Amino acid sequence: MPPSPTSPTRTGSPGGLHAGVLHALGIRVVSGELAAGQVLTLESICADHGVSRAVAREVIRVLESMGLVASRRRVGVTVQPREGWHVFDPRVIRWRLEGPDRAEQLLSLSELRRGFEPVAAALAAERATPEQCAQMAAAVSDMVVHGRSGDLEAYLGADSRFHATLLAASGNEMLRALADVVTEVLAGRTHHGLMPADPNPEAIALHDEVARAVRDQDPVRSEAAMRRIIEEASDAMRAEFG
Amino acid sequence: MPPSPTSPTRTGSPGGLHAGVLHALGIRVVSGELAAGQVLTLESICADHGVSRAVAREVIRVLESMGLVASRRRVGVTVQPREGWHVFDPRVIRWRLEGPDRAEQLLSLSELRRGFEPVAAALAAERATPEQCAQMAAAVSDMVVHGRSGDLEAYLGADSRFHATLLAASGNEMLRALADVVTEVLAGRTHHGLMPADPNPEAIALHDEVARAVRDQDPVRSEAAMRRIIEEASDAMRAEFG
DNA sequence: TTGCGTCAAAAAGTCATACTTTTGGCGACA
DNA sequence: TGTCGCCAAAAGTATGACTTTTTGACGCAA
Repeated sequence: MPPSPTSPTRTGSPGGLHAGVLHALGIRVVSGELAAGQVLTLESICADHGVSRAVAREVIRVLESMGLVASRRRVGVTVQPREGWHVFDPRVIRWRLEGPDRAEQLLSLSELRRGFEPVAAALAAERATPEQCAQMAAAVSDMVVHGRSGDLEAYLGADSRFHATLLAASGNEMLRALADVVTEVLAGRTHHGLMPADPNPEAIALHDEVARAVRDQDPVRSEAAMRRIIEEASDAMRAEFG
Repeated sequence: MPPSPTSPTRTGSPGGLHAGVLHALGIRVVSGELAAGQVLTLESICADHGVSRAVAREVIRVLESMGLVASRRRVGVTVQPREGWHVFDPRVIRWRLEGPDRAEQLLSLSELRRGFEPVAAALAAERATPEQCAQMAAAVSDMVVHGRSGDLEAYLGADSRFHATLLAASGNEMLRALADVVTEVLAGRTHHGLMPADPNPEAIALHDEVARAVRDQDPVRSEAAMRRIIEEASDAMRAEFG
């Protein structure tokens, strides 16, 4: 055991010391608690978290690779302004969703979604495998069932599964990688009471339309239907936050 | 000086040992030279690159944070399959563009672009500042001039500036972060001889249309014009690679 | 007073080493 | 043949010594 851990940042963190310190510092940066321009030293990080310099260095290197901080000799570790952040890094996204700009982050993601989901729908219509078509049909079916029973969590699960499958079916690995993002947006919406207790039947019908258009290999129809899904969701979110 | 550097991976790398080893290993993973499932040990990395264990560990931690490798006790460092890669990480994108899936990466990025650039154009029409409008107009002007003179590099610069400004004008930080990606796609197209020696006047006219629509705060028009820009570029690229 | 050169200290970068912890594999025993 | 336990391999962590870069301060000169 380290001499005297002072047990400062024992955030549980069952992933080793590294993961714990990384999370703690990452949160502090993206939340703005550590403002841009502020400088830390490795020594202070060691002291604050009760870890050795080696661990602190590894953490800083990872944070640096996300654009959150920059390390310079004789100066220390400087917190970077937002413009330098790698805003597509899954961890940065998650940390921001945990922090105070949760709303802003969700808005950004929604706008983004408006761009890539229709494209994914069009591509999926050209490339989806029969299995993927079946999965999407099943997801729509689940949406209908859970929408009727009023089980919002289950509905959310089915919705997420639908979009994740569609993105994977696009055959574009970058689009597929955005599945987590969409899941977050959907979850954020549900857990903020934006979902009517009785999910909009029209939304479900549109999902069904997308699934059928993909099955029929009709890119134009699937893209149009997806666009309408997004518009509807976007309007709801803007009404809440914007 | 280290005892006997064996001068193995002296790739120049004027950013410290860390940067050099990171680049070398990153390239080897994304290029497929190190196949998924293959395991390395820290010791072997130290030996291969003539660095200490501390440096090797920091590199692995960063690679791990990109999803390229995973480190487990008693096993070593395992190269991860593509599905786990953080494909939006700027370095991963750059490394892939340097490697053998350059073509595939460019195709992925083009498809993505078809999604987000029209959205950015629409948002920009609602949010662009007068300065940004002016910058876009200037970029279009440069495109005309350099297109006429046949200076492809300068044309490329102006084109990139146009799109970067537009993305920034969208007011969405995630869209803005995609500017580098667009620049890469444009550069890839130019440096692969896809550009006609005399740039398509119609393309320039469309850029002008976007700039004017943004200035007039007309989202529908700017989005439509941008969509046509992408379609044209996309067709050219598909003809070359697809 | 200003401007430039030098110097010392601060902090990261690097290395070496010792120790701890986890875990996969192998061998012994039932 | 199957299971249990031990061992060793490899990462995780800690510590300390040394190197290198950079900056801020001091002093000297114009």
